Amino acid sequence: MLRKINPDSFQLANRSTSREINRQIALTLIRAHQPISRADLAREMNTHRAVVTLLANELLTEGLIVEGATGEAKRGRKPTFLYIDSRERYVLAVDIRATRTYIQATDMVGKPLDGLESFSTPRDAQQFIAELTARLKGIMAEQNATCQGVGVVVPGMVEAATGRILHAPTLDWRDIALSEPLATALGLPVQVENSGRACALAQVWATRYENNAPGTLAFVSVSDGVGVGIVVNGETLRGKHNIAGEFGHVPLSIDGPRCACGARGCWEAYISNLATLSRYFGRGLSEQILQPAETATFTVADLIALARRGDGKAITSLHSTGRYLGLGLASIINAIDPAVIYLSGEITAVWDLLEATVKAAIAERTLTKFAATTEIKIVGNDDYPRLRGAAALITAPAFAAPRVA
Amino acid sequence: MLRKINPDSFQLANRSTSREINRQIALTLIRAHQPISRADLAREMNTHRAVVTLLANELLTEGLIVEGATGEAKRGRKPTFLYIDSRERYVLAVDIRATRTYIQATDMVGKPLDGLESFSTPRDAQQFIAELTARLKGIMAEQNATCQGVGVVVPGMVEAATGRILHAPTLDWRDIALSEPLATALGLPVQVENSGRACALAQVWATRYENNAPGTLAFVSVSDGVGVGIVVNGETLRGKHNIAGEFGHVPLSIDGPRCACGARGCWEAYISNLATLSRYFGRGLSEQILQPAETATFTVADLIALARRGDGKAITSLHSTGRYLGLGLASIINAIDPAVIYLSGEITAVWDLLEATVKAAIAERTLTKFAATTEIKIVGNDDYPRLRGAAALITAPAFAAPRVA
DNA sequence: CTTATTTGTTTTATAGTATAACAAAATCAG
DNA sequence: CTGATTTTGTTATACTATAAAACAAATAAG
Repeated sequence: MLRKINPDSFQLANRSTSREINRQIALTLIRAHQPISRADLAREMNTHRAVVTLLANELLTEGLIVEGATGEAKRGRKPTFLYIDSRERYVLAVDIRATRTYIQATDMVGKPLDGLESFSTPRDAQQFIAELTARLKGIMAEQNATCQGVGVVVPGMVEAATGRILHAPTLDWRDIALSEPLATALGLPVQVENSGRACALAQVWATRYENNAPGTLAFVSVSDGVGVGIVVNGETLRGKHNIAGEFGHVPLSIDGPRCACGARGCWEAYISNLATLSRYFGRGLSEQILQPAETATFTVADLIALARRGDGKAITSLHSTGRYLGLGLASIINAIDPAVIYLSGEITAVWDLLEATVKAAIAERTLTKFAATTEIKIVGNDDYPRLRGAAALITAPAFAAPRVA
Repeated sequence: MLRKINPDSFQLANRSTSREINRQIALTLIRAHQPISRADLAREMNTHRAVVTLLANELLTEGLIVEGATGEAKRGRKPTFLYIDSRERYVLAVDIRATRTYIQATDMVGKPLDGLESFSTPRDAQQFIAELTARLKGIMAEQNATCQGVGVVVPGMVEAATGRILHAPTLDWRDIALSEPLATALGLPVQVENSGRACALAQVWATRYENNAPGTLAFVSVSDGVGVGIVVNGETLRGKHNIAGEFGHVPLSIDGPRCACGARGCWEAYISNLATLSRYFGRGLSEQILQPAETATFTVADLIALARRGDGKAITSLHSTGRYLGLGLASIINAIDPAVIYLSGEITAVWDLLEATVKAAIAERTLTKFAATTEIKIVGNDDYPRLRGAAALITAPAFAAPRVA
């Protein structure tokens, strides 16, 4: 509402602008409601069937949608259903994580094809690019359809325009050109994005209609680090310097424990898996962080198993994390006030135990009782939000609203 | 870029949508560049003069713009300038503050008319509404033009849809119906908004072209409290529960000094005028906040005067505030990453002394060196950002982008 | 077999942009 | 002072879109 037109950068309407707008709306509705007939689509769009016929025919000749089975009707002519065309085109989604890298082929609405492929992430960036390229080529050889592009998701900061990795702390990569070498090696468009933003993207572009996300949301992923993606009015928040949404480094206490980023008392330093484990091992928050060796043998999953078996110390350390989690979520609510916060990470496996603690902490720091009721939805790891986000990087542009005014 | 169309709420293009879009773009450009000729406008819009003639004639008959003086040209026919029509219509801007309430009439681009009127804000809300109504009626009687509406700015939370004040802490008002009684008493449209958001609004809708604001910005106002307004893509961020942008209550330390909101260690509790004065009076951060009696006799302006005369204790307490100011600004940068942060409040009078401290603190907590260079612009109190924001509440809709797709 | 009903297409009217041609007004050159 | 030139602003025509109604096709009920 009430958006100012930027006088330095605007988009004039020409005589095909109306068509572009309505075409994208039609596509979006087909995507959301498929299978859907022209007549139903017209009702959904509050317009005449005649308009829909023209739009549908255009989309059909462009190959973006296909006609399928005929539906049932109590009386009269039976409708022919329209679908998003998912044959003969697919997308490659890549999720780079500190330990392993995952690859999956998906169709144009983000539905996974075949199985998930993964390999141990080489520390050396050039070696990594070589292996990734080889594996992607392998998958492309198996598929008998044309690949529309590769979406890559990275645990770090990414320069949107160039597709360069500016800094990925857990991999110790700095200023790595990723998009360009992949694109030239594969001859495909490649999009690179931060994993927090990609997860948020996965939620906005979620296909299932009942799961339809609101325009403004936050996605919080808690694991080795804390990744946050923000979506405002259906658009991911990127910011001037590609760092928007880094709530993981907003402090809980400026004198708190040292964080991997160099600052003190970041939210991440309180709720990352390492922080939770540190607490279990009895280390004070201000002390040195856990040794890597210890995490290799004992993980949050193990801690959760102990808590389930009634281990008091495990329960206490998880509740502690739950409280800090809530206090940080309150900051997101106060700052962005999203309609929904999606939460993922190993620790969500004990959400049944932590929910009350988290919500109490949120209530402690939010300004109104309404704000404290902000909906929190758990996203399981088996939903592969990062891979779905990676796929959306390639599939979404075809469905996105045209730039106008 | 890449905005998802909301399948539950979209706006189809009809056969006058293109015209609406281009009309608003033309209006925006006339507003930004006035006086401007049709030919120049066509060049600015990258279109033909013929199109501009039709658009301009429509805007002329609607009375939104007027033709004025003829300009100069080296050769050929002299251009006739177009202007936003500021005659015979004006807007009333109201700025409610804890101590006084300010009223100003402005033209349709936010330029102040006549002088500023003010009165001591009555504590009783009904008494306040009565006095405000009377004074607005008085101003309307003096003006020989038609008032387009009343924009009101409040130091507190406001429910956008109804124009109710949910909670204004400094006035101790809760759930006050403001928009509705004013509208019925005056027979005018009334818009009510939070003052932080209004200040942000004032910056986006600033008229002066050279001062043209970017699409994504933050406005931070430091005085009794800390008000923050966020604008994303030319649109103010409101959030699901009308609280978006409350960075004043994002913590610096969850164990820090108690804040007026009830929580501990909010940014506001470190940098509000009261906090700065508390530090000067030697009170620890964790102690009880300053007595109102003390602030009545000694203000931040007095503290600044002392600092200017070399008072070490005054300088130290200001620098302390500067450091905390910077640490909080870093949170805004990490969360939103705006192109510019506008900063206002009494303390900006010593920006020359504090800038280095503030920027060092920002650098301490931002993730990249680019982020640390986020531009900070000081907005003086004599720019009346709140009143300009209040006026924009009424004037902006006529210039805003049409809702589409 | 006819009628009613629903889907999908075609036709005509209307509203906009795109482009070129044109009219008006001012300068400049002789 | 008169005609060429240049620039502004208007008008006319072509094209492309939505709007709405009429029409064709397919199917079920009676």
